[in-house]
Amino acid sequence: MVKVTLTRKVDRLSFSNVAERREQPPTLAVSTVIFSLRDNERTGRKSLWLPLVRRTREPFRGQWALPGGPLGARDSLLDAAASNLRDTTGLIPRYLEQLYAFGDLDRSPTRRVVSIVYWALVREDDAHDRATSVLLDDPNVAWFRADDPQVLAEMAFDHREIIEYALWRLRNKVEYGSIAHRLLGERFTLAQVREVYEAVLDKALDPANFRRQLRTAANIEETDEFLSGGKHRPPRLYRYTGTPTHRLESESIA
Amino acid sequence: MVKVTLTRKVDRLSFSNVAERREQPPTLAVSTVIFSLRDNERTGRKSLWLPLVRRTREPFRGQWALPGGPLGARDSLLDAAASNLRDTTGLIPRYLEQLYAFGDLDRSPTRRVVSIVYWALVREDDAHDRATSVLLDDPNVAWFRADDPQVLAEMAFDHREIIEYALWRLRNKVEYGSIAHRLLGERFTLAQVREVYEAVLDKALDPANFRRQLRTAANIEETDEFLSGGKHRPPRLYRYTGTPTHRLESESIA
DNA sequence: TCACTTATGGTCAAAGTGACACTAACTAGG
DNA sequence: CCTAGTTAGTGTCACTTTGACCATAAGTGA
Repeated sequence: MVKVTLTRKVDRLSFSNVAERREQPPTLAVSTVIFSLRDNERTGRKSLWLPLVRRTREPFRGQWALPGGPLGARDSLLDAAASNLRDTTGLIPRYLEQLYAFGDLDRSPTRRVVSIVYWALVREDDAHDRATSVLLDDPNVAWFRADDPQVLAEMAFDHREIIEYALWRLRNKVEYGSIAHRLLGERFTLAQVREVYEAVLDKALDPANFRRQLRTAANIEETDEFLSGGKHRPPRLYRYTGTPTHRLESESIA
Repeated sequence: MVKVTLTRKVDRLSFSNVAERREQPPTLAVSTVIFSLRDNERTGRKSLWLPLVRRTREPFRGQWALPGGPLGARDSLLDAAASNLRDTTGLIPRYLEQLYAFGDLDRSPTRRVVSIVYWALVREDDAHDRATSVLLDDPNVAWFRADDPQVLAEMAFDHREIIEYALWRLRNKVEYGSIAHRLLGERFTLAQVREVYEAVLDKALDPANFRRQLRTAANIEETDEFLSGGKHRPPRLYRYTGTPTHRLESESIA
């Protein structure tokens, strides 16, 4: 049982004290953690990046936050996440899954907000193509390394914990799952899949052994095509053929 | 892009049509799927049971539903789930984890409700001891087999899907996790742990092999005590020593 | 004491895993 | 055209894990 005894002055809705505003019904918001893959010149390996938006209003004005907004009365949770994402970042992810609902009393200093957080995976080229125009124009949207301690330390609200939880979930999921192809294109090389795993698990994997495992376990089939253009033997392209493990675990966008 | 144009006054008790009520802000509710272990005379094996409450009001009056209720402005999500559970079923679970937020537009025929659903595991003896008095007095609370198609088919709202999703999550979690000891007491025999796995996975497991795996992998240590009273060699009692994998994945009740 | 039941400890073959050597096929630069 | 460099892809080997199953231990009740 939570007993809060605060005596502060007025927030933006002008309640006379915290106890009073706490009687208001909680507000529902939807936010999204979006991951994409990018080169990391520091480690040489690819790593996970995510877009953040700068807050233009109090509280936390000027600080970085997850893209999100209130839940429209006519939107399903998924629709709300998707449309908000499109509006704020220009991104249209092909994969959007519910992460968690955060509802602690003190998440926001001004109001009681319950945030239903989704997480998304976008392909590297999508992130570039579609989001570039938005990004160039808008200094309030930017991409950051998902594990950048500097950025995490300065997040608005409890968004730091949210991101860390999303990373934890991602790591747990990639081990038994089919995350990779959602960060890649329709066709991909096994080396690209390996790069995804390496980025998420943050460690190098043996190419030969990794290939063996993928061929037995994962829902991947080879195509007749090869990727040329490298300075070396052209790798074969593969295609994903799997089915989602559970409906709710892989909602797709129309 | 969602353009909501509100030009109405607010009266939540009398909407003239569906489109109109959809403009109201969504209501937040919290429900819980509670699992416990019980003997199943049909299969001889133990199986999962869960308590349901009969609805006393429309919609779905008379049908069975998950215990739940609106989110109080002063309760965290977890508190709301726990206290509602106590009030409606008399149960105080030692384990409560968030399952999913269900927010489709047509979940309830009357209002737009977003339900944040938790799932709980209670020990067999707790379920008996604490809930017995409530159960005996109240014909509107009863336990059912978690996979009883009869009951599932007649659930109120979308609670059937919720239960099936909870079962799916449970099965996925038990494989790599420490679910068993939460359904059992402080000390337990390896056979009891095996019964939990058998109930969740719904298949028989080799006792010898199961023992070998538990001893290497799981966070279980043996005690000096044995359980006597059976018609056979008394099994050694064990104790759980593990730590939760992630805070949000195993919230404990105060 | 014996028959019965579950506990608990082995064995063995099959399958899976990690380390690593080796060959294949392309590009770049002479 | 030839060679060095790079990644693709195959094969091997020791070791670990897993599933099936047998054997013994230690209680109970008759």
